[in-house]
Amino acid sequence: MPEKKITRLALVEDHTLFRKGLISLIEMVGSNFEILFEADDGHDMQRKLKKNSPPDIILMDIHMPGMDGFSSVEWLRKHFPQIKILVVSMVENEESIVRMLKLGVRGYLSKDVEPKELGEALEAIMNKGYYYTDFITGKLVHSLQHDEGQPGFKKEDLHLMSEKERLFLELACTDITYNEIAAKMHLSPRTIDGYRDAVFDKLKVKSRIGMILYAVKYELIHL
Amino acid sequence: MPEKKITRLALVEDHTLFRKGLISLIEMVGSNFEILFEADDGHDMQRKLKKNSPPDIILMDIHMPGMDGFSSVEWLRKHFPQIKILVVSMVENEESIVRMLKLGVRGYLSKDVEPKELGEALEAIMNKGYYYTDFITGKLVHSLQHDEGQPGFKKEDLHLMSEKERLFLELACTDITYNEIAAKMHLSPRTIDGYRDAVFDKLKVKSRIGMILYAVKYELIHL
DNA sequence: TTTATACAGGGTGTTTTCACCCTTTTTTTT
DNA sequence: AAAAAAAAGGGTGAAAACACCCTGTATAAA
Repeated sequence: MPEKKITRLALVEDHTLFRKGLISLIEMVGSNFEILFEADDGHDMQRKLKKNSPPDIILMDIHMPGMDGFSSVEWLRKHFPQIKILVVSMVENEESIVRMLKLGVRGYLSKDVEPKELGEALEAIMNKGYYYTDFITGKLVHSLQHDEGQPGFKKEDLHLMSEKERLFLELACTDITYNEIAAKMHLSPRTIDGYRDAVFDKLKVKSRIGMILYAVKYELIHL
Repeated sequence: MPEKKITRLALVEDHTLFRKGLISLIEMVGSNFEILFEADDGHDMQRKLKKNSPPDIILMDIHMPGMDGFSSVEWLRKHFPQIKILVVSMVENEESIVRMLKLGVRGYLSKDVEPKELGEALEAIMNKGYYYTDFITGKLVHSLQHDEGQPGFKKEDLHLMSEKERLFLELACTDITYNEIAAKMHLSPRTIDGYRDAVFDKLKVKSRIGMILYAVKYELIHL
């Protein structure tokens, strides 16, 4: 095979140093890759997708200021379903992995893999269409086995929270009382009481402590 | 100047992909650098320092499993004071920066700087002995201005917490009541009450919420 | 046009948290 | 050996958190 088809890549990752490092590594592991563009977050990606022809693969981070990895993948699946997505993140909790897989990503790499594996993942995604390690498969199987009751909840629940509830949650993750939250939101303490009950219910927690721990764990709020 | 003196580097950073990317970037920005060794955390660094001649500069991450950046820098200042340390971390809170500066690091880079700045920082540290950006200086000045009372506290206070208090803190960062904590620790709720008051005092917080947020922020506990 | 759902508010009572007050015993320091 | 500090425990009362109950009004969907 004399001709070499070029795989066109894009990176969505907020940390410049890591992003540039990734690019440098990609250039090292193979010459058949071309970086179309880089983006800081989902919104930046949306802008840059318009100006360029779509890439074959997007390397996607999860935790980003602005539009995060989940929203970005969701948007991509809707508007550019042909783009294959490889998640590269240090987030390793089961919920995030499973959620990303459900959204249709083609692979999930931890930030502490060897550069070689990055190359292998990219090659596999171009040839086979996916790259799923045993680690990922294991998480998925475990999740299926422990899928108590209705499927598809956990962090998805966050999306069916209203703006007010989201704001309440943010303020609740602060060292102030509910009364002070009520004052800040220009609402009655009773209304806040209702928000609390609603969020408790949606997040399946039973105390403010539990709510905060949940929010921190799943990065619903940024400290 | 025909001869080029080689600056010998070492990296202490747990994420392989980021570490390798950094190395790749360093090789790009200048040819007068040599990577002596890489380490996953502080303990790994200690082992590898024995087997090698000491490097000129160590690039140090903060958040690492095992021995973290603070302990590593502390140890280095004691045993290898001639090694210059450049912190490369995404931790950007004032307390961490100031604490690192107090420990005597020569520079502090955020993970979202341009690769060029990494090269400039390394050059500056070799020539001038330090690389302090306006951002860092700003944080430092702000910290000095808001240094209420005695200097040298914040996370240091954690070290003067007893084992029992530490265990209490860990359990308090869980969705259980103080009474349940008392039961788990085989102590009276009153004793737990005392622990709470002591920890509140040491961490300078006034509620369980504040305590948890503090513990999460400064990674006193692991979720 | 019902039906539903999100939003805002109110009442009541229990449990938990928190801030003070205190004693006793053990360990550590001087 | 005396003094100080740490560890364990106790009591009270106020404030906050929590769990239920309830009434309206918009607005959106059937």
